[in-house]
Amino acid sequence: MSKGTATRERIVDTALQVASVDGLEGITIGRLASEVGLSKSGLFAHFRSKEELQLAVLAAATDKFTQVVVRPALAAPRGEPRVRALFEHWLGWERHESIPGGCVFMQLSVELDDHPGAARDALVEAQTRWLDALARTAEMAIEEGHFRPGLDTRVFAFQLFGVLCSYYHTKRLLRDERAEAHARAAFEHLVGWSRIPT
Amino acid sequence: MSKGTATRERIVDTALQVASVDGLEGITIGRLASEVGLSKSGLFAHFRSKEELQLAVLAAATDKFTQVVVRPALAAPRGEPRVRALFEHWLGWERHESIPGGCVFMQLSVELDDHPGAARDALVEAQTRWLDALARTAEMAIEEGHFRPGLDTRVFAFQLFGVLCSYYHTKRLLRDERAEAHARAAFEHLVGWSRIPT
DNA sequence: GACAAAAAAGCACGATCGGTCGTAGACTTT
DNA sequence: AAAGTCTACGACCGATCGTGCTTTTTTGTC
Repeated sequence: MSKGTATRERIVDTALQVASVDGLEGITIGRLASEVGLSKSGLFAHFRSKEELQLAVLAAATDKFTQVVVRPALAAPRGEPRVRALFEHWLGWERHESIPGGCVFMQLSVELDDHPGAARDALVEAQTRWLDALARTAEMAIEEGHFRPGLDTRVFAFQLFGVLCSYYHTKRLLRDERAEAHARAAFEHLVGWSRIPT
Repeated sequence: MSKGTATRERIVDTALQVASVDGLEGITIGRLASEVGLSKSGLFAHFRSKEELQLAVLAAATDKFTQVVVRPALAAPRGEPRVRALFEHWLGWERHESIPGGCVFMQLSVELDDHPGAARDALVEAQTRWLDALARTAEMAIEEGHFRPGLDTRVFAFQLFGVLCSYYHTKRLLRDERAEAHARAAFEHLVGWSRIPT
């Protein structure tokens, strides 16, 4: 890897940390330059515009999410175990060292929902994929005979996503120590309600 | 009402609209002045600092929330009907004209969760009160014999809050037309699961 | 209509914003 | 050794940020 590529990676990693706390608008060239230890112009030379920097951050975020959440979960057996693995690995993602401000997609979703542009488009695609992955995993659980056939997997994904969102706010804003316990309880209710009735 | 008070109200209302789209940091004195039709200094004279403006916006938001969601819901009978009323009025709040960017508390929660200060403190109090209100309403539903006695009302509030969050993201970011249908389905599941088993 | 008080404007400040220069040292390639 | 490419630098641009201080305009009361 060339030196330039390494520097660019350092910049993007730092920018991702900043974005998880302050959002994409919180990334300013001057601030980032001083944190990375470069001059403004030296840093800026790695990107043709601020928007390109923001897109690089988003790409890095989706990469990291795949690596921290999705790929490890695929190691779990199809069906309910994999649903659980996605949930557990997402909890780990929320406190991952690379994003001190918590799930960067939550931050960016709120920030970009009313701001059309390439960044928003990329985020929408990433989030759509995540919801789709949740629904598809639930479908597999039906195929495996873990979940009941009548289950609406889109609603299931909606509900599970809601548990994650609620956890995010309860923990990060309210600093409620019961957040994780509540999230696990809500998850168990959701899974229990989705199972084959015995 | 004096003219100064009226102007101040106009400023805060406009600032609330801006905040629902761009957050508290999106409120800049210059921008707000041109939107309201004042000079920067003329507008600034109504507040001793930007932080005071932000606190005024937060106070206006909680007032409006009480007026649009909480008070109307109190007209519904205690128990499950009031739970439904809170949910329905919250959906109306999400598309209320005074907040074109959607529920301003979602925006501010994400923005302020890592930024200590008076604004964060005020927001935490408002959100805590909201969660408490949801839990208390569920308790009443138990007392009324609508919900089962063993129900953990804190988890109930956590789950209902999750439905609201999921709806917010699904509708605002993903622009998914099924958002409301999914939210209603998830709500019905939650209520059905909370009822006395028949 | 005079006059004090309130409201708004005018002007200026230091800082920072995203972005564009020209340039210079460090490596590669020839 | 010469030529060319990377990488980063400092200086600078116009615009905007939040916030003072002073002056003008508007408002309400006698």
